[in-house]
Parts: sequence; structure tokens; C-alpha cells
Amino acid sequence: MNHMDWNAYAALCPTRQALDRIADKWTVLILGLLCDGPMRFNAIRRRVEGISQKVLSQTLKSLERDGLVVRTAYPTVPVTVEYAITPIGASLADTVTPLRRWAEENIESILRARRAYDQAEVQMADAAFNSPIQR
Amino acid sequence: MNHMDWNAYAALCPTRQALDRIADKWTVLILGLLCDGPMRFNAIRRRVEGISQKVLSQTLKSLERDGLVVRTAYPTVPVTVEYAITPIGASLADTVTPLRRWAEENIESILRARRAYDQAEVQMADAAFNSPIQR
DNA sequence: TGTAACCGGTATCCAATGGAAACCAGGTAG
DNA sequence: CTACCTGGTTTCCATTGGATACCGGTTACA
Repeated sequence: MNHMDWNAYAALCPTRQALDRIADKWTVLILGLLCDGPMRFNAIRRRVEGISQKVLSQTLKSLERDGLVVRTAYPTVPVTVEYAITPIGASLADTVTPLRRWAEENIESILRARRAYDQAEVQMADAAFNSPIQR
Repeated sequence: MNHMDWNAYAALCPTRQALDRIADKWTVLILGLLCDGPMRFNAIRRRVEGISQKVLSQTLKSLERDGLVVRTAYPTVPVTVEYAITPIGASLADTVTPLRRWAEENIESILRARRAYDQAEVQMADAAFNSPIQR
């Protein structure tokens, strides 16, 4: 069985569920960090600004379950927990990092399009207000 | 101002919000379709199995707002609405399509890791049950 | 003359998710 | 004694997601 048998466009294909998991902003940011080397829980938390402990914990747990990162706890005082990327996780990181870079490179174009779109919406609302008979 | 000024790791950077929008399963699937040519609403709906009308409508609207697709309504009977990818949308499609392909190529490895993880969890629960003193 | 289906959507409802904040054990530093 | 470090879990609430019903307008079929 090769990968041609899987199809993310099919609702029940496990690929769909996997896509939902990996196409996630936190996943992109966390994997982007870990591919530079192992990191501890709170170190990741400080670097990924705005992530809550709960969501970081959940995301790491599910990345671990999928075999994309490995969690290692050292019996130091206080306990040290290190998260490292796996080879398959690294291959995913190579795939999602361009996504982050695309966002950083094209954000201005997006913001411009948004302003134009919202402006056009306002103008349409104005027109409807000034000649409500057209409703 | 160049793209080096933007940083998705900063909570308030608009790039973060954009990343959240584009790192989405429906966006990946829809852009993957549209880069083969324009498509009508219900045609997309039939190809992206399992998407609801509401979510498709919302996703397309936000893709349009961000300038990634263009919506064209033809006054035919019944009305024909066509969604086409823009050049910048196509560049995003080039970035997210590898994500879908990665999922399709690596799903088996993920499923294997999941089974191993869940199995280990069950064993740990069993051990805890058989010697509860360790709690 | 129904009536069923297609078009491209809204509107409504409820469950699941997301994030803020509190809390936890166990220990250190002041 | 208090405050803070470690790596989380729990609780709560608002936002979101998806299923379903509905909408006007038109066509095909019986």
C-alpha cells in the first residue's frame, strides 16, 4: 500500500484528520522552534508568545502521540522536561516552515487586500443606506 | 519595510493571525482544488467531502477578503458563482499543497506511532491498577 | 398542477474547542 | 513566611465548528 491510496479530500480518510492536526498555527510555531534543537516546556512557552500552558501541553502531547516529538523527563530538582523533534517531525517541520515564511513575506499584501475589501463593503452599505428602495 | 520585520512568534504581529487563517485544513483543500482552475460553489462542496455549506461559505469569504481568491457572480439562471485563485493565492497554494502531500505520504507512520503510544498508555494504566500503592 | 431538484447561500442551534486564570506538588531563595 | 521556580491539570467562559433547516428563484418531471 503506498501513499496514492490516501486522499485528504475524502471525509473519512485518516489523512483528513492528520491534516487537521498538523495544519495548526501552534504546531507550525512549535516545530519551527524544535528543529533548532531540544527545548524545555517553559522555554517553548516563552518563545511562542501568547500560548497558554494548557494549549502548549495539549499540543505537545498530541505531537508526541503522533511520533513527531519525543518527551524526556530528567529527575532533576526541579524536574526537567525536554522536548525534541524526531526525524519524521523534522520532515514535517521542513514542510510547515515555508508556511510561516510565506505568512511573514506576504502579510502586507494580505493586509492591503483586507483594507480594500472592507472599504468596498462600507461603500456598498452606504449605497444601500442612501437608496434603501433598492432593497 | 521588508518581511524581516514581521515575526509570527510575536503574539500581536498580524502575521500570527494570518498564519492562523492559512494553516487550516479547509484552506489547504480548497486552494489545492482552485489551483487547477476556477470552480463553482457546489462543485467545490462536492469535491471537499464533508465540508458544510456554512463553513465553505465562510472560508471562501475570508479567502476572498485576504485577496487569495476572487469571486465572480454571473447573472445566469440560476445564478452562477465562480471562485478563482489569484496569483498570490497560487503562491500560497504552492506552499500548502506539500502539507497535504506530506499528510498523505506519512499517515501510516503517524497511525503506527499513535497505536504504540496508546498501547503504552494502556500498559501504564494496567500497572497502576495492579500496584496502586505506587500512586 | 404539484413537487422535487438545482443554484448559492443564511439562520439557527448545540456541542466542541480555545484561551484566561486558578490551582497543584515539590522544591529553592530571600 | 513569602515568593517563585519547575511542568503541568482544572475550571470556567466566550468563541467557534458543524449539522440542520430554511431561503428565493428557476427548471425538469409526472
